[in-house]
Amino acid sequence: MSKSILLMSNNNNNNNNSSNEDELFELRRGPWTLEEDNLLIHYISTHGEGRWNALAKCAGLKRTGKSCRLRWLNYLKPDIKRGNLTPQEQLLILELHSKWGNRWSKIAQHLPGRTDNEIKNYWRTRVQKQARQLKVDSNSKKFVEAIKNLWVPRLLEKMEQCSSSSIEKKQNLSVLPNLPLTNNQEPSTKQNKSHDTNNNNVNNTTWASLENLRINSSDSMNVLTENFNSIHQDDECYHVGSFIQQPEHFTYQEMSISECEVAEANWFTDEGSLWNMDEFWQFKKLEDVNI
DNA sequence: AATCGACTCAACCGCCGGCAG
DNA sequence: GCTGCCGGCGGTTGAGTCGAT
Repeated sequence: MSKSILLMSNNNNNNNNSSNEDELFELRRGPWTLEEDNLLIHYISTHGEGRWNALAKCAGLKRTGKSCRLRWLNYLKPDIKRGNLTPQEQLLILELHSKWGNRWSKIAQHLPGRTDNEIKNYWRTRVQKQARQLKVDSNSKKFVEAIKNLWVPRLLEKMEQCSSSSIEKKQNLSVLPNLPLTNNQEPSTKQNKSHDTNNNNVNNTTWASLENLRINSSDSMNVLTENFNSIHQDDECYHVGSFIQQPEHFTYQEMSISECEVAEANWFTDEGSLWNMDEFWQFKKLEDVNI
């Protein structure tokens, strides 16, 4: 099924009688075969990666260097992680994308084993799909805020569910978590955060105060779980809090998701939306009021 | 069983910056 | 400074898959 193309050498000398094999070279395109994969793996295992054009020739692959590089980095490299993105990884992608935009390779550096291609595909197929369904531009502020206030809490909750399966459900989960301070924050600001459930000034909301935190691949998950707010549950609702960074201090914002909403929404399954339309429009209304 | 549309993701393309000659 | 090559990046495509009808 894979196709190939014939490329003419740039040296198009009609008087040259040397064999056409020297003038024409076949360059394969399309899906890689097992044999090609083996060639590439074997060559890299003995010679290392890099110098991709030379590598392609020396390995006997009728592929461009670019193609070899892509195949190796996105598929064959031993530490590539397979399978669905975990809630933690999704959360990290949302967070990092809010900071860096479509800098996929940069984002991928913070997700060990995940490739920029995979993250890019995730964004296009999952995140942008949500925006399309909501008829909102995925780059719009509205959508970004919707992600922060609807999607992220759900991922957080999923993470909590996964990590605390052995913990009693009703346990209060770090209502006011330790918030690592950045260099330019006064210790007292940590205590200034008020538990203001009515503060919906999302314009000031940051991604759970992560903006000033250094994140590296080894501790980014911890940073997220430590700083991304809090989740606790009373009889009726899940309360999802987040810290709001204002010029001088942090305040604390909390929104509630009713248990039935959580139960009803299949927000973490691949087949469903991550939030339902009602929630989005409620959120949108709330936002409009506060603008 | 056949068809169709939606979705996924591997692979390609074009552009850009760095670097050597 | 100019040119060509190469590697890296982000955007896009399209074959394959899956579920609904």
